[in-house]
Amino acid sequence: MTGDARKGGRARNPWGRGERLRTDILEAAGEVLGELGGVDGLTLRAVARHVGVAPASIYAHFPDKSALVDALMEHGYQRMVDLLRSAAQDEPGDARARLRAQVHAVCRYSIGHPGLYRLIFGLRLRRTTDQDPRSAHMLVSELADGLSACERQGARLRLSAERAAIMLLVGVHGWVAISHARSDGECQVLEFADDLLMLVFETPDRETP
Amino acid sequence: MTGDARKGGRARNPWGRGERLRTDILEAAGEVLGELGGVDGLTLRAVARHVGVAPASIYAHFPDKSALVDALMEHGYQRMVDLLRSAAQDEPGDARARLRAQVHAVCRYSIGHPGLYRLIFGLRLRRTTDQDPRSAHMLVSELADGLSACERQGARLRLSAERAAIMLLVGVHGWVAISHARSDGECQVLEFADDLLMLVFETPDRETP
DNA sequence: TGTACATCAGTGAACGCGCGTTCACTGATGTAC
DNA sequence: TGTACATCAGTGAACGCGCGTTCACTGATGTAC
Repeated sequence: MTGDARKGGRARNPWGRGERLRTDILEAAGEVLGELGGVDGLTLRAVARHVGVAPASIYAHFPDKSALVDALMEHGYQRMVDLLRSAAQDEPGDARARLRAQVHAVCRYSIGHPGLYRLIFGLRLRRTTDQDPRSAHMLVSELADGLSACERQGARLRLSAERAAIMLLVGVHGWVAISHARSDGECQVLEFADDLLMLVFETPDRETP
Repeated sequence: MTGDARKGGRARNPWGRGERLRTDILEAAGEVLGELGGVDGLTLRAVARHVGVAPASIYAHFPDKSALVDALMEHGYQRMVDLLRSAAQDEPGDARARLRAQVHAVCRYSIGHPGLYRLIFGLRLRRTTDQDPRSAHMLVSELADGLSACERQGARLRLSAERAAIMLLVGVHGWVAISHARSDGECQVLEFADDLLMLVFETPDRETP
């Protein structure tokens, strides 16, 4: 069923309203991307099928495939920025509540628009379960052991060992995810990791000031 | 030059040593993946070109493409777990130094083996600069503003506003990156975000205990 | 030692497929006179 | 009002390409007798 043409095709836009198809294509591309691993799997033909239009019709609105992907990316970023701004306006008084609303907006965006989110953050989907030996779970428990050892040596954590382990792994991963896309950023990963380590503990490490 | 066959091809393995090609293929696949956006762009023909072998030769060692990708993923995870364990052994006494060595090992892995890292963490490469309107920079400054506002209202941060903003964005992104791959995890994103918010401040928010 | 045969590592050409893209077109709706 | 023409939204068939995969094969190295 996935990626099928919509039932009954679609009505042609009225005279002078041809631009509507552009929006339809962008939305369809976002949806198709949501059911897909990543952009590399996105095809113009699948998008056209989803809209209910001939593949050639896309070329009236986008010069080629990469232009469509570019437009989609800009669309995704703009929506996210808009979301952040409107989240800030919902909580005019309390700065901390405002910040929390913004962070939650990012979360909700990632859930509600998986295709766009993954596109702008360069993410590829791969389904796993915790039983899958190819899941991050084994890495989490590896780090959680290390954190528990710290606790036994007297260090105090601000979260449970398991949650702190997830925080470390996930934070570093997020950093790498973003810095991989930049030419200069890779050397800062270790600094970021140290910041993150500092955060999960109550007090800074004496030996790594 | 990228993805070209190696100069002069490659010598055939001696009798009884055919298994060597399997390793060569896995290594080549990892390297090809490092120069690529993601697995969807990986082709058996590119891997074969990189090894210096005919595409058909791959089928003596892997039944099909997905089996090669599976093997590559298992290879990647195993190397990462090994790395975590050996990092732990380097620092037998101090638990906190041991933990730090492990976290740094993850960082170094991501830098040294970008292809495998991105494969196992479901990451896709997209090059950007900070000037690119399609970069995460605008999101960072959006959040940094919110954090500065908190400081002006008397809240104390454990990092600078900008570093804290990156931490928030990147941490949430990391969590989403991992939970997107799981069927159940998405609802926990908000909890994780609250944990992260708590961490960047000196004291917990009174209104969100 | 020679020789017939088995086993091995790897090849080259071909297949069918879905892709991005092009191009001449169709039929409906508006506009000039 | 009628009619010729321009403009519009969108189509269908075709192209060349690189892909995953198959299959009969080649030539070197080992082994049985």
